[in-house]
Amino acid sequence: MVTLEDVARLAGVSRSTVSRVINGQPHVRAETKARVLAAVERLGYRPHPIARSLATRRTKVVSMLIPESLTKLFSDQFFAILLQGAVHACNTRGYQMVLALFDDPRRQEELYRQLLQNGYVEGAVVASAAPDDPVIQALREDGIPVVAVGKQPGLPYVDVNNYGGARMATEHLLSLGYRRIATITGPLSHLHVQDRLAGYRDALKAHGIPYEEELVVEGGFTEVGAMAAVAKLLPLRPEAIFVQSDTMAAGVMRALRSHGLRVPEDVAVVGFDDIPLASLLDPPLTTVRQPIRLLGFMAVELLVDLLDGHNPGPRENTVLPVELVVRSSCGITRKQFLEKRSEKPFPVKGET
Amino acid sequence: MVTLEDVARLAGVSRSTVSRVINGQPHVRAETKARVLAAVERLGYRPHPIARSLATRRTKVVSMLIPESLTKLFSDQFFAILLQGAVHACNTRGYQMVLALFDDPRRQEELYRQLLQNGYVEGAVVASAAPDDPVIQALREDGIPVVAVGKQPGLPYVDVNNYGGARMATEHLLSLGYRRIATITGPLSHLHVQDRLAGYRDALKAHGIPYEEELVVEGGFTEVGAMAAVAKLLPLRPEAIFVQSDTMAAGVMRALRSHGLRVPEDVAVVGFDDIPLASLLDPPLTTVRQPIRLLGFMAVELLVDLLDGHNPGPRENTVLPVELVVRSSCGITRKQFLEKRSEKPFPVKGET
DNA sequence: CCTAGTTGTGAGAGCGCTCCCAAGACAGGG
DNA sequence: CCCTGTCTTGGGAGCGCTCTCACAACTAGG
Repeated sequence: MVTLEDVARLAGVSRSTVSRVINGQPHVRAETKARVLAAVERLGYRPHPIARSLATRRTKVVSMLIPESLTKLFSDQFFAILLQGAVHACNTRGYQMVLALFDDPRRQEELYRQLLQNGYVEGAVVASAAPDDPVIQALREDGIPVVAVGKQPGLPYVDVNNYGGARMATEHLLSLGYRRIATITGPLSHLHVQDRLAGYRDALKAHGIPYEEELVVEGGFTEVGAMAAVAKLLPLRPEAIFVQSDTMAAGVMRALRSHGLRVPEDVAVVGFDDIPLASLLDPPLTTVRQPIRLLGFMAVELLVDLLDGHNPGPRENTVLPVELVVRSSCGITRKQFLEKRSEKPFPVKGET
Repeated sequence: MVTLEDVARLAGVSRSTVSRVINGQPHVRAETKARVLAAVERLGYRPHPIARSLATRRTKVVSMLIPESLTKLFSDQFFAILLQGAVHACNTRGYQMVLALFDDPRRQEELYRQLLQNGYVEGAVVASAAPDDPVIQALREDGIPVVAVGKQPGLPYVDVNNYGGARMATEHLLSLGYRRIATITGPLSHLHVQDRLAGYRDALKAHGIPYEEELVVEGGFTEVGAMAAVAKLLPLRPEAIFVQSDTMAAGVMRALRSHGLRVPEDVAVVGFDDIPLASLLDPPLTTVRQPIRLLGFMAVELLVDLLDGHNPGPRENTVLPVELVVRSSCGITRKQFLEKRSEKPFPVKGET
């Protein structure tokens, strides 16, 4: 291994001077700098990050935390895309991303300590978890630099307009003439689930349709959970279902099919997320598109800004816009939809 | 921050002794050990990994490398599940996993150096790449400890029985009476793609069916690529298609549908992978199940064994078995299949 | 021409840990 | 009783880097 010392010797200067050159600090004569750079080049010197970290107490390593409650959802394309965005941000900022899955509930505490207390990891992005998730609690208490994906009280976060998206989806169904609209939600402990539910409810209210509790069923964000939810819902004869994730929507469509019902002829379906799966379903799924990759990207950007000491002071939490993508699972073609919309544009309303 | 020094002072011993206790080394009197442990407990001491790394030249950090050519496939559930297995292995072995996506072809070299040369990363798992991928080349040259997922000449690897799986899938279609069987492959530069193609070809040969090159089309492992492949294939009137990945199979089914063809009545389809998506398709996809999670797990296990110096000597490359999962996209129910199989069991043949 | 300020460079003390080596204490064999 | 060996402990030199401080050299103002 070639060290600073070696470079210094070859260039005929001190270690300090080489260090200054490497780190782009001022107060080095141009000629000296050139000599050092030549030596660096010649020896193929690369700074040793560990040694540097020990001295500076910085590692340039952040982590993406997937709480235990989400770990079984990890094969949802949502996470892959989120991760892609997050890693991309790391790449552009010169950081490394360690992926932490709390896969074993019993070792949760241990893994947490190992990772975050005294670890390589300087800060973390935590994927949308319930506010009472043990990991969230620990993060809040420890005061470790962290950015949450999805609204999280007491933590800086990046979120999408869940309320607006859900409202848009529901309004769309309403505008198509559906009245008896059910919804399948994620776990209600998650704030974004509540926001989406509120959007659904307010859309109904705005159209003078009473909110019926039996039409709201929890699907746990899984395909299987959604199928069970459909079974509960079917006796109530819903005309349409707003489903809080595309993965669940896939389950819904499968369940409807197995009950001999057609989509959208018998029941219309709208999802949320717009993961690649959505357009692969039969029929292609109408859904609320959220900018998942951007979500991951911005979360890391925010975190890195925090760590690098840029943009100090109280920062605004970011809420990204969503967009309704009309396909055919709701009984209307995209073309028809666009024509209709040009008549009466739907305003995207923000929240928070 | 509480250091070894602090603990030593409180326990009334030297730094060395505390270090011995912490690392479970012998030659410490039981009574001394107890005193040290008490001090550790009292102060809440946790060793500083960076400092330790600097001294030992070990970091306990490995990386999962996704070559640039695969990065657009990253939202394929395959990778999420692979990653899950890999991280799980890291968790059990006390390692951290950094996720490296080479998302920018121009910065590939730079990211590689940053990560692997002089980085925190001790070794890497590289996801199934073509042998001539620049990352694979660099890895081979640098002699960095690495385990490949998928056969990789010159590198230790973990693979599945691609040949056997493809052969099984094709034989299954043959046994159902299909004669004109097309196949949609991944990029032929990948060895596992070639293995699967060989399995397909040999199955045909074993049944005395001539191999027709026009029936083999490359689909690039993407949904869109597969749809294009179907368009090419359709004029040739295939009765069945063996598709080299489930994601592509989803594209195939979508394309067939848009051409007004039914699955399996008009064209039978068999996939490969058995990702969760497979059972969500309509009709549910018959496919070759590979133990994806185990693949990721074993790759990390192997790598960590290498790093920790266990099991030295020339180690065998691992080839995991696959299994045919019969659903309904091939025109036969699982029940029918099982009945049929009990008459004439199909032998799973391995390779390599 | 003296002083104050600025620029350029080197010395050296860490950062927190490991690990080699020396040395003291004690045991057992001759 | 001495010598060799084993167990137990402490001292201290690193690991490769950063960063403060001191100091020399040079500039410019009065």
